Amino acid sequence: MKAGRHRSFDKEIVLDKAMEVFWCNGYAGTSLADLTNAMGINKPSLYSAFGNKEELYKSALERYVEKHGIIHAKYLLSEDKPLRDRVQCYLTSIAKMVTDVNLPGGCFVCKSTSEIGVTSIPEDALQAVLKINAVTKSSLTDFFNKEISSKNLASEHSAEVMANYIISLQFGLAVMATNGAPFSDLSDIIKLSIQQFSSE
Amino acid sequence: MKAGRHRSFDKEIVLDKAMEVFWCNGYAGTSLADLTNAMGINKPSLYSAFGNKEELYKSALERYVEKHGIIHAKYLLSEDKPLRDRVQCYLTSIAKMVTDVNLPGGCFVCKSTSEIGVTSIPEDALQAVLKINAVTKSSLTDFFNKEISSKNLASEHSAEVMANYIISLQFGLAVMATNGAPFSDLSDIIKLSIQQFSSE
DNA sequence: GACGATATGTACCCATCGGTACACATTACA
DNA sequence: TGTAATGTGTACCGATGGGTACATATCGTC
Repeated sequence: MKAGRHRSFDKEIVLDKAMEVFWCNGYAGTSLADLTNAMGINKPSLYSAFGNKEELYKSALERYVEKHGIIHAKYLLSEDKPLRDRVQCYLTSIAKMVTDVNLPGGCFVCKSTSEIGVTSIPEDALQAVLKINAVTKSSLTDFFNKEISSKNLASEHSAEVMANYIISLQFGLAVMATNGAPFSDLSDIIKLSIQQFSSE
Repeated sequence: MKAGRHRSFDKEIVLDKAMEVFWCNGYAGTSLADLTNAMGINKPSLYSAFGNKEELYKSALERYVEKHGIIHAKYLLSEDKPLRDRVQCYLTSIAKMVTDVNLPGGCFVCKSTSEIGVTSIPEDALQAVLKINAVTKSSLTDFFNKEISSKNLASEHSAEVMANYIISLQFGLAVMATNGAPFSDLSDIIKLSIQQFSSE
């Protein structure tokens, strides 16, 4: 145990609160008062635990990817199903998340991406968002390359194009959810979207 | 001519400047100083001409729809082409706009939609965004209903679902552009997206 | 040219912004 | 039981937020 007074809050729990606030309000729309209120701590505690607003934002983004981003990938990898079904399950999982009434609604990464170009946002925070999207794209590209190798996908379109297509679908679903579209709407959109994928 | 001193600026020109600033930075990320700098006028002039920040934002949204939103619809209506080609031209026109280097990048309405739920944004501004998206949806729904009646589109999916699909594609393309995707990427995505539409 | 009407520019209002100094509380360890 | 180390709470900092009062400048009209 370290010397000195112990932290009176759980760092992960209050980080989750900060994540929700940034998810709701974006970087520019979130004040330190919003954060400290939601997190239940004072500013000096916030600064000693998380650095500053920008560092906290980046930590919140990381936490979001871990908690609400990575979890969908498993649906792509269930090997007993045809590719189309797997993609449908993957997108449906995302659709459920972005319309979950227990969450802020929409996708934190998508909202953050929409804030790219906002001059008041620090450069490092923008780079963090770009990085997340780049990782998503390369992961999906790798995935589709493997599917092409396994003859699960006709290679008339490159894996990279397929990856871009899926990412833009994810963004589209997220913005639709932010606009108030219910899960059933997103589900219908997904059914239309996946017809490119041969059914077996 | 009205009595009193004349306005020393063109209201439409400075509104275009304001539109670009809001388009870049969003509502929360835009300050009055950003606006007056870009518009080249002082705050009292801004307030007397446009009301306040919120009213100016709503005016900028309207101007955007007129100037960069409505223009794409004509591609859907060129009667000498099959539906799939028309949809492709429609989406391609949007893709060109959201990647146009002479514009702020992405789509103002999409970015505004991403700001729905941000607590610092006035209610009226949110309603204006919701309204724009609702109008887009009903226009596209009407369009697809007519196409179904004209036997240009198999009615296995309802016109409303098709409209939602197109809107989510638009949003997806816009966010991809904001993330830095070039026009060629968007063009590839569009080619994949329109395969639902029978080619004649 | 005097007058009412409108626009402009400066200078200011209070609230909030992100961030911090500092006194105080709590801990592990000697 | 000191003491060094760490966390907490209050109270504050300068800068900036949206918005406006007011004096001045410019107009059409009589």
